[in-house]
Amino acid sequence: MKMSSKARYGLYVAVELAKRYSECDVVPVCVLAQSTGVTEKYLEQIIALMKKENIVISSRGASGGYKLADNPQNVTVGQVLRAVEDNLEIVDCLHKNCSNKCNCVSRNLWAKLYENINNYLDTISLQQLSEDNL
Amino acid sequence: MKMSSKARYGLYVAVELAKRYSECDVVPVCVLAQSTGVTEKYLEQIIALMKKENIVISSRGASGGYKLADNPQNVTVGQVLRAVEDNLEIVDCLHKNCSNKCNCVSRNLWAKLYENINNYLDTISLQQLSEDNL
DNA sequence: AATTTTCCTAGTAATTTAGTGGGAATTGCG
DNA sequence: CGCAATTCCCACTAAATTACTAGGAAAATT
Repeated sequence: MKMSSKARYGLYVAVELAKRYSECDVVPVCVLAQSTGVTEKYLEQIIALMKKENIVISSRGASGGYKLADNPQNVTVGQVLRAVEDNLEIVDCLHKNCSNKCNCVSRNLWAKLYENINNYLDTISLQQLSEDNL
Repeated sequence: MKMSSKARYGLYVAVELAKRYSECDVVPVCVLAQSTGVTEKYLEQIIALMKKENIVISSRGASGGYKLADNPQNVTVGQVLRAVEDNLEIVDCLHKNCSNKCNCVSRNLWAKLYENINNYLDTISLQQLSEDNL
């Protein structure tokens, strides 16, 4: 049960954007690539996932780039991870159709665990994380 | 971040063994295979992982089989999952050497998340789970 | 017009997971 | 004793997933 690289990198980027939120201008992906050590192309894809969930906004063209859509205090780690980790969900049967959905004792466990994880992740804002204040 | 099939099957088996704990005799893998729907060969491997962690005991030879090493009340779901899910650990850098171990803001987060997950899983005994009493 | 950037989509290499298979060692039972 | 049932051990493979790489169109600034 590993976090994907998308999750790790995504969080990295989110923290970076959180730190730069007070700056007015958007941050181009090449800068983010440099500070995170991930290739631009891969980061583009990861950031696209965050954009789809309205966590970041973008502006195109020369001197374009990305920016958090909201104050770092208002964005949770959970939001970021759910956006980039396609399936943060612990087991398939939680969202897909599971053959023995009803009589599987484990199902309940996985559901609660999932809830537990998300509850925790949603208590932490990017602000807190970037200040290493957990 | 998915649970592996080993985790799912392992928990299945553990619950099955929990239900049969009051029976005096050990349960052969062929029976477990039937009630879980997993092949004997694969289950053998999974159960071996639990045995290594002293969660189950075995007796070999004809009319041999497996049995929980302790009362289902005393075995937690966390113990089982940590045994079969080779790496329940959320990210590699928690147990392997991580190049930037010290200045990675995320590391702390992963560690706490991991702690959180385990704390939760350790509150649930096989007894509870088998009675669907979460 | 040239340059810089996001955006979109397809492909591929590497890694991991999930499972198969063979057979040796052990033990109970007739 | 000999046979059958079982755990135990190890090697291999197929399938799926992940982690990228790559090319280029679209948009906006300068």
